[in-house]
Amino acid sequence: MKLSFKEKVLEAVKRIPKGEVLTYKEVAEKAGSPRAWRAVGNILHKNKNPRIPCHRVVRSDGRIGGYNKGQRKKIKLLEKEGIIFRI
DNA sequence: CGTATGACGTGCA
DNA sequence: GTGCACGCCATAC
Repeated sequence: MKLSFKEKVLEAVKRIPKGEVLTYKEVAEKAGSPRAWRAVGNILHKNKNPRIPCHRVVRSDGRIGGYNKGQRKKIKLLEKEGIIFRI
């Protein structure tokens, strides 16, 4: 079963423990292509799987990044986990 | 198959 | 410290 880069990214995000966050670069590296963080954002944006805690993926700049359901929702979710980001 | 897109990252002014 | 522009990879159409 060959997991495409997209599948690997989703799997990596699913592996993120509660209260922990990874950067798009980290996820891309776990997916097997440390230079494909660009595609990671694309995949998550087109991600239709609500089981993926994509809200635990943030930018490397220290910003929160974006979210399908609204950046505001992502901030709230992370805040509930005890993680405060720089808006 | 080729083009355009994307929730980014880094560098420079 | 902030803002702008370029570059990068994979996916979707």
